[in-house]
Amino acid sequence: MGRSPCCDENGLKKGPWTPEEDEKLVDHIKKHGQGSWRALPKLAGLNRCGKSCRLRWTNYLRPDIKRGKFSQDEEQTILHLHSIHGNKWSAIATHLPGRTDNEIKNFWNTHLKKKLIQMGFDPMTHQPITDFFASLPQLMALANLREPMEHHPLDEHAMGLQAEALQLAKLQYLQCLLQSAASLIPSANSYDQNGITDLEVLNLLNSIPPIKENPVLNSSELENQGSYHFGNATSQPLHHPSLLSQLSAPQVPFSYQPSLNTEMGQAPFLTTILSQGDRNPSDSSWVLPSPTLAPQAATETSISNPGDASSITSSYGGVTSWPELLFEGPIMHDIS
DNA sequence: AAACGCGGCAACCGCGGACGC
DNA sequence: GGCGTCCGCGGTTGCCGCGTT
Repeated sequence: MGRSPCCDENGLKKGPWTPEEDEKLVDHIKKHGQGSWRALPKLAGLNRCGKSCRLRWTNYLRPDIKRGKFSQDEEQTILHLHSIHGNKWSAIATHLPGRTDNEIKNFWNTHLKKKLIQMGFDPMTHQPITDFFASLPQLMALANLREPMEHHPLDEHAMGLQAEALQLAKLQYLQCLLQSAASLIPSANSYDQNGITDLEVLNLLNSIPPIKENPVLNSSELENQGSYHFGNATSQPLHHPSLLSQLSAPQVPFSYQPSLNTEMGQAPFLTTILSQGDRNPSDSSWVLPSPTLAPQAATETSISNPGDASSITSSYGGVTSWPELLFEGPIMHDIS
């Protein structure tokens, strides 16, 4: 169980690799192949530890590495596999030819994790963040400030903040409603199994006027109005004017297909996303689409060996055990 | 033009499993 | 079975470039 002391040895170079070092490493591996990383540096004439050589080769110099931005397909694949494997980057990387675990890990940490959080999903569980009610008192307290604190009249700034907070509270409530509805097996056209109807959601949506840029507000003022915690794992400060888009919307059109989390033993959850196409172009009111079972969503999934992604089998067209709603496109994106 | 902040990414660190003796 | 070594993985760090002030 002893640990390799390789990188602690004195005199070994650390830090960025030079082109000369890269060349030596590539030449050596071309001639002798991979393996025996501990012995490789001396044989290749490198003043590096074997571990550093291995990392450099596997993460950067390997000829089959695909560089450049991740495609939408790759993004979807990572999301899907992460919901199955969690942070098992090497396992995810095996499904993405040319991509290294390190690259995928970085992409996740810098892009996808944020995107999921913005959409209201917990990036670890891929479940909707549901502690909306924990933050509701703060939101409503701010939104319902009818009497000014310390008997000072509300100035323009405060009024703007109040209106903003009210809209935010409504939107979070809406999201909560939609997620609650999504946790039920849907009837054909309504969410009424939880006492929530299409009409209720629609009325709520239409009570929210389209937001224009409000010059009296800035992000620091909003952030200083108390901490809005949206989710239990990560708090997201609100940034006006992109506040609304941060609630649920990805920054780019984005369709997220949730999947079984076999390691957690959880059922798939439902995703409800509205698109700009769901707004009435004439008056910007929201037209709630009827829940539909998307072909991909009408999938019956079975797992013969929990924890093993390859044991997951799906079929289409039958009665699904886990019906899912799938609306495509961003919600309330670019409303200004 | 300089200073500053932030995001992205390459590289490092430390742990644990696999394997051989 | 115990110990040592090697390797691979995931988390973290720190540098660098770019945008903003």
